[in-house]
Order: sequence, then structure tokens, then C-alpha cells
Amino acid sequence: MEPKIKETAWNPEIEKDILKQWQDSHLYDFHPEGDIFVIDTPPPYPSGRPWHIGAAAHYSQIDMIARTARMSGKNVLFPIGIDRNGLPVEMYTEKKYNIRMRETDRAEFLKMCSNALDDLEAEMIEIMTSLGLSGDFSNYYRTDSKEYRTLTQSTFIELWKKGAIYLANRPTNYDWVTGTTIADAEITYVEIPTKLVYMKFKIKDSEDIPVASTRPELLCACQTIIVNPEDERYAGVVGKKAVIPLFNREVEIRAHPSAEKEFGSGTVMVCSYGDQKDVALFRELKLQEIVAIGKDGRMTDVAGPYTGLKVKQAREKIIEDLQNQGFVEKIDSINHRTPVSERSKIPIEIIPLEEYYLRQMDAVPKIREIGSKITFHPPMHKQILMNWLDSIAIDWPISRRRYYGTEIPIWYCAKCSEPHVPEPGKYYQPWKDPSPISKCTKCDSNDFIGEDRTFDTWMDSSVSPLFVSKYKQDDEFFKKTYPATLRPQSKDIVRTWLYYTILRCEQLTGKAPWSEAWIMGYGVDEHGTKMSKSKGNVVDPLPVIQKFGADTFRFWSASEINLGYDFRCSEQKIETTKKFLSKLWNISRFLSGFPVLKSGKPNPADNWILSELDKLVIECKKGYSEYNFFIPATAIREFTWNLFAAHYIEMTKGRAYGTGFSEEERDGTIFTLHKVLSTVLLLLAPITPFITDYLWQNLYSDKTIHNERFVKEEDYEDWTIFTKEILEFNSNVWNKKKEAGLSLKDSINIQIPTNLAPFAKDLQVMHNLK
RNA sequence: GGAUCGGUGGUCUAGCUGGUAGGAUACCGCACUCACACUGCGGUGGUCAGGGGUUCAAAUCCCCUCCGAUCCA
Repeated sequence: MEPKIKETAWNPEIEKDILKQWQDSHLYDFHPEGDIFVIDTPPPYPSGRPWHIGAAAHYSQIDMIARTARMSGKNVLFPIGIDRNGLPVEMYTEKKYNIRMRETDRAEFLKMCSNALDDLEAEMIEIMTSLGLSGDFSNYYRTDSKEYRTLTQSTFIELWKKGAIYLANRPTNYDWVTGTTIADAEITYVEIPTKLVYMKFKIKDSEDIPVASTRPELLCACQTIIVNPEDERYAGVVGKKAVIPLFNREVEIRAHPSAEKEFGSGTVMVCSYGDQKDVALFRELKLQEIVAIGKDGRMTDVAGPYTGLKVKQAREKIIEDLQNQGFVEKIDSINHRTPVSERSKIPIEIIPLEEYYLRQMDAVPKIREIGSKITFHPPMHKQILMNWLDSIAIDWPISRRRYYGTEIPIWYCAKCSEPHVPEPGKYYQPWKDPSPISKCTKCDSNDFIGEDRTFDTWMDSSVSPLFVSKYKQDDEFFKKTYPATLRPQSKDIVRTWLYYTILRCEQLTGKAPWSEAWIMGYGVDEHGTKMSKSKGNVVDPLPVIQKFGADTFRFWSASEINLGYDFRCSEQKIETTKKFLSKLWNISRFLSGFPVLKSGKPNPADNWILSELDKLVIECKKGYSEYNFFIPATAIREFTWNLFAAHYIEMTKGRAYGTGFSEEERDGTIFTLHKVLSTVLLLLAPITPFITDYLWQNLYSDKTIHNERFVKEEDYEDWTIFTKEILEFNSNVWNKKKEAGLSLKDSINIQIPTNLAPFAKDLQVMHNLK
């Protein structure tokens, strides 16, 4: 019999034609009716080349979720967005054009950022398309678009009017060279040779204690000394007052576990602010802050004789003075892990600045309640959210001294400084737009100054479920699509994106933004370490996909990634995954030589494989219901390769060809062969949409597989009790032949076990038994 | 300092409501050319991180220690 499929291997080039077929037929268009399933897709950030291979795997899996929902009969809204706000693109642009943001015209700088993003975005879209994502590419959105930024600003104005926003002075990371607050993400750590100075602090009625510090210039801002509670050396001085050298001010000595016994002297002076640890301790111990460093990077007047000196100069001078007055015990030279600004390369300072805050402290109990009702896949990652809720200590600072972000829509009265927000529903750029407010509500002045700061990008990202559901734009659509069904994302941004989204959506709508959250680990290199450009272990997904095809990449992703755990990315593993697609292809090629029969009377071997197939269907359904594609991928591969092809097809080949069997016996098998393959194709369709659609349309239908529904289990009589014995018998025969130096085709005399009597005829033909 | 996850043949991974440690890859050997060399069969290789406990029985449950990854401070 001539196989209908001619080629002997799956050719990934075919994917392009299939993709075109899908696009032309608008196969994945969303219809807002019936049973609706909304995915709150993460908009990826195009911060540079190449895109992370782990991200490509991530989006492949999100697509599997969409396809799973579609095959379960849902109408799926699978939006595609690109996140374009924030600092990384500013840094990318500065580097690319060798310019500095603050020395460039703002409008011009924004244009350059936007152009840079366009290029990076194009490649991202290309990867997403070629992966076969069934998302809505024709309406893809950008978080820096007028529409999106209008939403961010409108929701801010809404919350402003509810009194959820306030201005406060708090310690923030500050880069005094470029004059801006910076986020933790913009800080890098470098080892810098530093002097660790052991200073003598006097104590009343006790011996002096040594205090080691790398920041002696902050002595004037010291508010307490801490020692480890288990440190016997200092047990006697806890609770006593120590005198700060040079400044003669008294501070209390306290016990605190964050003091390391092994580091330096075992005592730590806590100053406002040497590092993030100091900030936490000031907050925890409710200490009064003393601002020692100004925005110009110089010591303030609390530094007494050191006022006006730059931090580095002040440090040198103070060490000299301490030595001259006998306060120095010794000085060690150490390499200190110092936080520096990624931009200016100088150590950052932590200084209090006035920024806008969004109230979140009072919302925590409500968020905890909402969070507990959201179904997490896998359930263990709900803990990340709950732990975070327990540790929230301050409100959310939302203003940033940056350019490429959504502008904070506030105008200040030039006379009395009273802040005014405009009406929601429009996009405002206060740094260049004329004031939409005509008269100050406080002093009647008509002169205004626009705010020049932008929002933290999470202010934009946290309203994504509202944007995709057309909040305040299309009420009818909103009612049908909000709350969304599921939020897919990676686990490292649970504390940010997931948390902020619940917070903001609850504040605005009073509801949870989705009922399910699907949390993925992330891609690490083949040795298990994080990929980063500096380490040079980044794998570019584009050539890998071009070389092996999207389906190979997708099947690798499904079979390699256990939901919620980190996964390793190795090109070699992706390559070997291709073998399975070849196996599937060749099984289909073999079956394509037989007519497709709609029914047949199954023989014992057919009953056996059909009941194994039923087991597989149940297993896959379990995996799909949890959106854990690792389960169906590995189960299908195991079944197809090691049961169906290796044993069942070999057992029934003779019968399928019909030599020495009745027509009824033959047709029962041909029916079963197609029944099994068509079921496997349906089960695989969400994972490998290209090859399954191609084979489906060549063998079973003139329509796409992607309009089909999942098969249901059929409750066959259970023949799986024979599985173990069949496998053992076959293996036994193959081994005996090998021992005897016979070819697999040669005849051999082996007794078929009585248990396997129902399969005797098939086994006899298969092994050419005497 | 806190949290989460992990430590199983050279490498990677499944098993973890306790009952002979499974698979992939690599390596070695053999075979066939039948839908498939992108094949089939077989083999070498493991004190399941270490220690203690519970049990007739522990990779699996409990405790401690060590190591790694990530996040938060």
C-alpha cells in the first residue's frame, strides 16, 4: 500500500504555510459571546537583543493555555501587548546614541527611545508569530500608547479623588551625579576596596567598645548601635548608652539579629542612611532620621565641621580627625560590595526625598482575602504572595524622576503650589502641555506649573486586565470580559506585577482581576545558572526556532518545564526533542497507507491499546486542567513511542496488511490504528499546533484540527492488566533471538504464556513463532 | 537576617499520600533496512547530599547539618 504521506521527515518549513492558512482564515479571532476565557497576557519588555529563550518558552506555554481553553469549548481572548515604559530603554538609548538623558531635549529623547523600541519590538513580534501564538496580533497594544497612558492617568486621577494618593518624604535610592531617584533595578553591585575603620565608643560605667564601619562620615547621623543577641562579648552593654566620638552625642546599644558576630567588630552603627539595612532598621526601631547628605552629594549642616564636603572628602577628613584624637583602634582594608548606579557608576546614596505614594497598607487584609480565593497553578506559589503581604511595611512610592514613562498628570499653582489634577479620559503631558486648569481652587491664581515626573512602570502594568477588557471605553465588552479568567506570569514578579494588579484593580473595581493565576519558573542555562549578558550564557531563541521549528521548540518547552519550577535551556536537548516529532510523522506516514475506517470490531490487541489510550486521555486531561503541559507531553511521548509504536504497531502490522486474517479482523485493527493516532493528534494539538494540524488535514479532515474539541474518555473494558506481560514477552523474544544470533525476522520456538492466549495469533505473526 | 525551591548514574530529570530506583542524553556493543539511522535491541554506570529518628520496610515521613538557585531585607 502506497502511503499518502510521501516525505520521510517533518519539515519545519511547512510551518510557514500553516501559519498563513491560520492568518487568512482568522481562525483565532475572539467572539465576545458564550463561555468566555480571558488571558491577562504579560506584555514583554523589549529592553535589548536577544530576547530571552526562557521568555519564548514562557509565551509558547501561554499559547498552550489559550489552545487548551479553545479545545474545551471556550471563546478565548488572548491579547498581545508590548511593555514599553521605563528605565531600561532610556539606558539602551543613551548607550546606543552615546547621549545623556538630562542633557538632551526631552521631546527629542522620547522620540529616540520610541524608535529604539520599535526595532526591538519588531523582532519580538516576529518570534511570537513564528512560535504559532494564537493571540490577537492585529490589535496588539503598547503600554506607551496614548490609549494605554490615558488609562494609567485616568485611574490615577480616580484614586487621587478617592484620597488614595499622598506626598511624603522618605529615603530613596539617589544618584547625585545624574540627580535622580533610581529604582533598585538600576543598581549594580561592585567590589570596591574600602577602609573598615574600628572606632572606640565610650560607655558610661563600662569599658569602651569597638565599632567597625565603612562609613565613618555618617557618625553625625548615627542613632543606635546594634549587637547580635547571642554575642556574649557585648551582652553586658545592651541597653547602655554609647558616646559618639567627635560629636559627643549619646545613643542606645541594642540587641538585634541582623548584626553579624563574625563581621568586623560584631557591632554595627545604624545611621541614616548607610545602606538599605539602615533604612529597614530605622523603620523597624522607629528611629528619628538625621539627614547627613544632600541632593548635591555634599554633607549637610548636621555634619558640623564637615558641612559642605563631598562624601568621599568628608570620610578622609573624619578618619584623620578620629586618628588624631585617639578614637581609632585599627583600620582594615576590605573589598566591600557597594551599590553603584548603573548609569553613572558612582556609589548611590540613600536620602529622603519627597515622592508621591499610593496607599496600600490599609488594603492588605482585603488583598489577602482576595488572594486566598484565587486558584494558583501550582498551588505552592500562592505562598510567595502571602509572604509578601505579611512583609509590606510602607505605602507604594509611585513617582519617578525619569522621562520615558507615563507622566504624572498634576499641575501646581505657581503662586501657592496647590496641586491640581485634570479630568480623566485624556492623555496629559504636563511638562509640555498648557495647563487644562484655569483657576487655582485655593488662591484663584491662573498661573500653573506642570509636574515633570513620571510614574513607576508598575502603575501602568498593574492595570493590564482593565486595558484588555476596555474599562471605561466599552461597558458592554467590559461586563463580558472582566474579571479576566487567568493571569500567566513568572514567579519572580509575584511581589510586583501580580500584587500591584490585585491592589489596583481592587481599588478601582472592588473585584479580583482574575480567578486563576498561573506561575512559571524561569529559564536558566544548561548548568542551572541565571542567564545574563555579562556572563555570556544567553541563548538567542530566534536561530533555534528557525533551525528546529516552532513545534520542536514548543514540545521541548512542554516536556522540559515542570510548572512552577525553573528550567534549563540547552540547545542539544531541543535538538533531540525533534526525534519525537519525526517518530510521530513516521507513524502517521505508515498509517496513511491504510483507509480511515469510522468503525470496526476490535480484536483483543485493539482492546488492549484502546484501554491504554483511555488511560492516556484521562492523564492528559488532568494535566490540561492544571495547565501543566509537562504531564500530557511526557505521557503522550511515552505512550506513542514506547507502547503504540514499539508494541502495538509491531504486533498488528501483519493483521493490518491482512495476510492470513479475516477482513473483519483486519478492519478492526485499521479502525483502531486510526482511532489511536487521531486521538493522539487531538491530545497534542495545544502543544504542537503545526504538525498536528498538517497531519489532521492530510489524514482525517479537510478542516483544521484547531476547531475540534478534546476527546473524552470512553470507559473501555480495562485491558491494561496485560500491558506488563506483553512488554515482558516481546522483550524476552527479542533478547532470545539476539542471544541466538537470529534476525528479528527469523523464526524461533518460544511458548506464548497462557495469560497472553488472547493475543496468540498476533504475537505468533509478529515474532514468526513456530 | 528572612522566605521559597532544589540536591537521584558523567550530564539532565521522573518517582516523594512509604513496599524490587524509572526515563532522557552521552558512552559501548549488536541488529535490521519492514513507516522511521530523526531506527530497533541490549549493556556499562547510582552508599537517591550527609547525619539522626519513626517503621517489618524510607529516595519518599520527621528533625538537624551542609551545598546550590532565586527573591526579599
